[in-house]
Amino acid sequence: MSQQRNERPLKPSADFPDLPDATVARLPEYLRALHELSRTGNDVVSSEGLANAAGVNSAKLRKDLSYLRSNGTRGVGYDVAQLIEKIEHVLGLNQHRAVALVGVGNLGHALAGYAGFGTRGFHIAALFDADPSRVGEEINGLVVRHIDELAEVVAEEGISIAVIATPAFAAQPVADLLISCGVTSILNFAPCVLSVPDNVDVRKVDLAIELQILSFHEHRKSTLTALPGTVVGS
Amino acid sequence: MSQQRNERPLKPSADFPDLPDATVARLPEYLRALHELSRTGNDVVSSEGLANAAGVNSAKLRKDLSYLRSNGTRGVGYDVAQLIEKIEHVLGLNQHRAVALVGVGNLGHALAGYAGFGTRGFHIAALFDADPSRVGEEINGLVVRHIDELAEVVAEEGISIAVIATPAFAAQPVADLLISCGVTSILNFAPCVLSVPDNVDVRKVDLAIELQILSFHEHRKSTLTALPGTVVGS
DNA sequence: AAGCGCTTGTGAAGTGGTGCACAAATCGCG
DNA sequence: CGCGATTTGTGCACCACTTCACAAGCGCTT
Repeated sequence: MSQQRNERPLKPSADFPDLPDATVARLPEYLRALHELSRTGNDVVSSEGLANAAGVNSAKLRKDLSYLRSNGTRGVGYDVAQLIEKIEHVLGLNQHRAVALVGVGNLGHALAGYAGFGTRGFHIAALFDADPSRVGEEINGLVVRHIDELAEVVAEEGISIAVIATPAFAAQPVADLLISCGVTSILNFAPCVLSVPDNVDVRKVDLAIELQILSFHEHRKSTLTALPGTVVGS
Repeated sequence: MSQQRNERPLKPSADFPDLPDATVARLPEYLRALHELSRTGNDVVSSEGLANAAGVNSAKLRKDLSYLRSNGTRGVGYDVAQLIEKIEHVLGLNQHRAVALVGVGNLGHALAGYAGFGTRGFHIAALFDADPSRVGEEINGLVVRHIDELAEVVAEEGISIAVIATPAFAAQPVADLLISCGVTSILNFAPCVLSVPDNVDVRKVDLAIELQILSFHEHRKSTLTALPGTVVGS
């Protein structure tokens, strides 16, 4: 997953069996696939069918679902609506979660305008920037506020998840500020490592890194396919 | 990783020892950290120092570098410039790779304007969209072209990596088109699974999924911390 | 009511990655 | 020139996740 690890020495509870990280990372993909199946009129789906739609192996899917005390029917499959309900519950998506977005530059602008959030359990509740020239701008019905107002707004809106879309140099101070305001989950788009307390979860998305990983495979493919083809020189 | 897997039953070569996927995924982070160290005047760095800068364990770092036939000096550390050189070589970043971007909506717009690519081994070489009303628009010195011109441009510019930033419904046909034009690596921002031949690598970035994973941990934290605190009722 | 075909749920084996812990190597200094 | 401080490179044990393979369970049909 992408990528920064967190220790979780917490005990499982009845509601939240101790899911493997790898499983948690796949549940959202299952959820997306299920919504699509539901939209196209499927009431029931087999592990094979859902696995294909989600791009994974069916045994893996079944094992993942088994952690949720899954209730598929042998010989039949899984009830789509029921499974959606269950995964949304486990992911905590029942309440639409309010998210703060810090940094309304190029990328932040796009994220603020991204329609996909609302349909998938989130809404951007507030936009912040440190640059006074950007404060006051309205994006998608939301006004950009100065970062000094962050504490106030976060408390007001009950925000616990934030997205950092600032330049790298600003990311750590912004993270510190967010955490001091009670934010405990951060999605970081800035190309840098954040250091945070143990109780805060960070996920990182770095576009250049994704491309560089592809570049590796690309490079690899081109040198390898070149080799067996032609025998050069002595 | 995020996340779509590819089989690679290819043989290692002298130049490209068979790196574990996990290692490949970390090399770019090391590279970023190294550049920062270099910028701040460090000529040499210990595994401990670099590991901190990259947010990983030092043993893991050393093992990763050992796959590159690393040449650190015991008692001293690694030569920063030399290590940068080596990682860039392994990742195939020596030649600036040309990347095509398809879908100039909200997100595509932001990606096209993202300055970080150039400094990290890539340049966006062409923009495409299917919507005629967007064709001709100039973004960051590049003109948006109609997707019908894709084959031509890809051949011309020698493009092998593409970014898909279209709506979900368009992603699969666009991927098919790209692949038919010879593209062999795709970074997919559309929330859907792409099916591609074995020789094509796909990486997926889904913003909503990242948030949903955070939501899980958030949900988990809130229910767990609630439990031990107060003893309720009988 | 019994048999058949299908699909789930899961034990168990296999795979890949992590991190410890230490020997080997290098440098600087007396 | 030898010794101690330092840091790399790696064998090994461990852990998490994946995959296989199959028994158990369900519904349909006869």
